[in-house]
Amino acid sequence: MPATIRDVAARARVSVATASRALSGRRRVSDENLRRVIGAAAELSYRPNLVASSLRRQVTNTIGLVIPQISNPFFPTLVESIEWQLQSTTRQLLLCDSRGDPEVEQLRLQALVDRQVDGIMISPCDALRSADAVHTTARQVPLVQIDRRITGDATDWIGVDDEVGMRLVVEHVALAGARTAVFVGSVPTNSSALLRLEAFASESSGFGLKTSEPLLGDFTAAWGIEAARVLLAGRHLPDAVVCGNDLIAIGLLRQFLLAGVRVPDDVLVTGYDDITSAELSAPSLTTVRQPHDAIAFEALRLLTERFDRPDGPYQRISMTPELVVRESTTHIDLLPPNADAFSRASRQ
Amino acid sequence: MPATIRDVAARARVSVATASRALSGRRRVSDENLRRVIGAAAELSYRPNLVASSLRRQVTNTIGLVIPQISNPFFPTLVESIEWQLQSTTRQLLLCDSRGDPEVEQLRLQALVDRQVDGIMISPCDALRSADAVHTTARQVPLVQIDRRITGDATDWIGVDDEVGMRLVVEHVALAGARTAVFVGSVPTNSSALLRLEAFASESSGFGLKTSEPLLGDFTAAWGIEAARVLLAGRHLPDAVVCGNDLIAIGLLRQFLLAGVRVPDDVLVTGYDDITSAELSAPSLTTVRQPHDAIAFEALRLLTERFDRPDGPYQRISMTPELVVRESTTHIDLLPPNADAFSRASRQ
DNA sequence: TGGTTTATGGTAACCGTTTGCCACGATCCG
DNA sequence: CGGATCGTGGCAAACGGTTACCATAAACCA
Repeated sequence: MPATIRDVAARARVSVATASRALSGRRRVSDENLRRVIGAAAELSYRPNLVASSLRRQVTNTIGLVIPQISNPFFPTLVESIEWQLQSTTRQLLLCDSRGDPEVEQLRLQALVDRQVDGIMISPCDALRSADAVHTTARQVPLVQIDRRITGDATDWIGVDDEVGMRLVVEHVALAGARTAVFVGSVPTNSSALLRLEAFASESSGFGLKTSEPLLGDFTAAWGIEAARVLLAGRHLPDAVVCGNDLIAIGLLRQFLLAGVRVPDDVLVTGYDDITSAELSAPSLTTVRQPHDAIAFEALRLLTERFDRPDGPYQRISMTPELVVRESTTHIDLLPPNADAFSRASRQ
Repeated sequence: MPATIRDVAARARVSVATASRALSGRRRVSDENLRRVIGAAAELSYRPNLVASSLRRQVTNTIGLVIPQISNPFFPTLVESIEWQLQSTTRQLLLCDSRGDPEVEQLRLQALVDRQVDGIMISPCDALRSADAVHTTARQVPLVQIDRRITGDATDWIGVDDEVGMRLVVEHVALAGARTAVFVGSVPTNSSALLRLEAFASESSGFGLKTSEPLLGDFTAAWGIEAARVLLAGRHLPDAVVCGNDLIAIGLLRQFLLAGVRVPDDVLVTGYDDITSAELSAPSLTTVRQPHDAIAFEALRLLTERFDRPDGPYQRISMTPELVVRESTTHIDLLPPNADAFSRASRQ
């Protein structure tokens, strides 16, 4: 049986109160008693029971994180940043994957509240159908939305400014000479999908790009492949294909390559998120980088602020994303020397 | 203030014991009282405080998961499976990322024990340097190693049989006509790295492949790129490059493509794990598939068994992995028709 | 009919910490 | 020197459920 604080107190010949104070440092104890308690704790390999502590202090040092799908490569890097942020505050992460299902999401939120988590970070899977659960939860525990968000403005949010991101992309392909462009994205059930779709529409008209009907599926490479087939079946390709995220773009690139369509020579392709494999695709992918570390940092800051001021005004923080230009929108002669062989090969 | 069970009991005009029994179902109560308690709980929107329950019952319904790096794409799919398994048992997942550092790992294990998790799943980051912490932890709480494991045999383990996996790979490239092969893997500080390296050595001699000194770095695409440069700088390429995981292989493919080396015509390349992007690389990657779902299922089963029999004999379960043959080891003329354009392009 | 078993309700201890409150002695101050 | 202040220690009440144990009444049995 592990030692309890009573055992420590007994061995140190002090009361449990003194032992508790000595160990937690929440009130001074005499040097003599401090020494004895520390010593006793060490001798017994005492480890405080965090569940008991949580119950009494009404603080669990636990944060819940709800994301739509951990296997979407955008999220692992985000999770990594968040987890790292948290551990520096001795908090731990309860991870929930909603599988893109608002009902699962709701259950998970409830479970987190029941567990008395100190705060919740969520990337809601559906802009509308997640709304009720998010609101209900936010009323019970500090909550910050990350990246995706529900429509309406009733909670803190941290993410990137998709409008700016899309403007960077559209401006870039316009400057690269594109006159026509098509958007391949996800059906706008979540905020990322919606905002990027809308931003593409407004920005492309702003930069004088002709667009055709966007192709909307989901945020997967499989949909990118599918979309490429649709585009290839059409009369002629647009100058640029702007994708709603990197997975779609990568699927698309893959299918274009198989079909002999040359990127960027025949068509420019862009992604969004800058997941790890964006750099590794062939050709490498021009995309918009989301600053995970900064997002994680700010998310925790927002949450912490809300601990202190539960009823303070809601904040929305949009970070400015960064355009990462790679081969999928760059003329081959701009590539570094060791790319020569590649360019020859892929140009045939 | 949320309602407590006392509030429910008062409203239902029964004792807290009866309320508790009615709600938990751990002992029968009369129909009348059951009805009243359920009603009162509903009226008050009562939700039991799980922390209090955990303290009393000495069960937290929480499982800790420690992995080396969530941004290594092998792990998210595994985490997804595990999380899904757990939620069906109303348990939740505390996720810890050791960042490949045994000292961080040790701290995380301790933190999980302090939190009184019911069990721990871990993929230890270092075969040797993780050993002490894993052993110490396993003595305190049910623990199962997943995928990677420490040397020695003192805990349950579930993973794939790397020897079989590597045999499938080596056999496959040998049958595809390779006479020489080189292994590009990770410095064998963790068990996966070690077992695959050893298995490659023994299997390739078994199948009569000539091998040269393995190239060892880490399990990243960056190392794959680096390794490709090393290989390209050498006199001539081997017939096959067998990689320790998919990330390495993808980096390697990328660099080969840039350098004009044709895969599979000039050299065969294989990966290991079958991460999502293995299918999307160009060319798509022949690799060894790990059955995440089955691993997650068995991991939970092992843990559950150990709850019941804390001192039962240790089990090691090796699942047989599956070879997934794709373009990186397949002659072009075996590709489907729509790949024609691609093959022309990439062959120059 | 008396004794035993069964069903169900309540009381209060318990899980392991933390902390409000009081006590007591030492120090300080006018 | 008496009273206020400060520093430190301990008692015991929380935190919110769960459950061992006992009580009571009904059912059952010989």
